[in-house]
Amino acid sequence: MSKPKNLQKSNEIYSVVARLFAHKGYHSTSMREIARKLDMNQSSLYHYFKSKEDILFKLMNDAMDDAMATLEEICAADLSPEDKLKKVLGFYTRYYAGDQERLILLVNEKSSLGDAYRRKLIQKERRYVRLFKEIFEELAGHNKIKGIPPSVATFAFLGMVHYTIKWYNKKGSVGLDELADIFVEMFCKGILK
Amino acid sequence: MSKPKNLQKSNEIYSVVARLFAHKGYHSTSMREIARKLDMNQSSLYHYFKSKEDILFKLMNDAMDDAMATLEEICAADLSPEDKLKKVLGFYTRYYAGDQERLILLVNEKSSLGDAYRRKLIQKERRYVRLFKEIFEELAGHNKIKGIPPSVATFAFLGMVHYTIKWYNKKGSVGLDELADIFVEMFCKGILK
DNA sequence: TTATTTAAATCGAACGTTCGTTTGATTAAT
DNA sequence: ATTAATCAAACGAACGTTCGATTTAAATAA
Repeated sequence: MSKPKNLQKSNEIYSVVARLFAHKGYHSTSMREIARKLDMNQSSLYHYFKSKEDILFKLMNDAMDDAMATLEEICAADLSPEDKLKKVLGFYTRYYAGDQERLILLVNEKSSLGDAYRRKLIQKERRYVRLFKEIFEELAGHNKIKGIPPSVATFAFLGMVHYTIKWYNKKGSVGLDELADIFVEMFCKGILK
Repeated sequence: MSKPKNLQKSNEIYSVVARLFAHKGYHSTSMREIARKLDMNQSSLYHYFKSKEDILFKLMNDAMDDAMATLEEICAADLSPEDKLKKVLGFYTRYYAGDQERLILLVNEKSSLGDAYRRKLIQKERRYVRLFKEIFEELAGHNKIKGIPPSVATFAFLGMVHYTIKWYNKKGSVGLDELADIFVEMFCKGILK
């Protein structure tokens, strides 16, 4: 574990582990199984990563950073609060429902992390929530929202979206864009005046 | 593990284990810790339960049965589909947000169960979903619903409610009945014509 | 180009710990 | 006398991780 140069292998490990963690869960996936799936000795894995927990953290952290980048971009744009809301909701839905194998970890495995790691993610998550909340508060300021506390609206939406991991299937009768449209429409009608 | 007669102790174990599983997660709670919390030898636990997994299953199974009883009662009543929907949504919200320590297991630990146990729960869950879906389909039949697939509406609501486990606090600024009202109102406005 | 050095990559084997569970016996209650 | 309840001790398996050594590849010097 000095400094791995083989980025290709490193990424391969990432993606194989993500799939295993997503399908079997973190605790039910052993380092031995990971190594077997990658055709390498289990001790070799430690050339690329500090620990099993470290892999999980990096996977989750990257997924959050990726989402955050787009969300902040949308919020920084010069748009009406309604348009911002619709763009943010639509993106977030497509992001979660469209990349389930990575994002299922954020939904299922937060409690698998030790305190130190988990705290970092929770902090990042708060920035998500604040970002959503600010949009709802802006709408409330313009008197365009029903009497719903912004944080309740935020968490209601996050719940709707995160749960897609458990049931939604891209290849089913409802396409990804269609789902995003439904969620955006349903939610806006539900909270806007 | 013949047949425990001490029901009081049995129930005490149930509730202590539920709290531990809820707060620390199934895999991170050892039988040793459970025994310590109950002031008994860890081997004595097996006088009351077949296995650790068996405890988790029973806790989850009971929670589902309790909800199902009320849901079916509401659905059997002679009500308009709109009233049924509102009653069901309201009850389900209060149930989840009101008894978090028990229900958090249903949200977090489904993947901790082995295949045999998990299949039983999934089967039961399907009855939940069918029940919700039937209400939405009845509404669609009366042409009272927007062009939203009943299953999407169902899962959207389940997501909203299940997620309350992660953020809602009964003792916060939003009361339990208030939350249920908000969810019912928000959701009905979102999907009804 | 070759030879030599340096560091990355892989490996088999084992360590130390924790886990859920079992065994076999003893005590308490009916 | 029978059965429920509790206990201390240990079993066997699985786990994440470390160790020491070897092989492979890249960088540098001859």
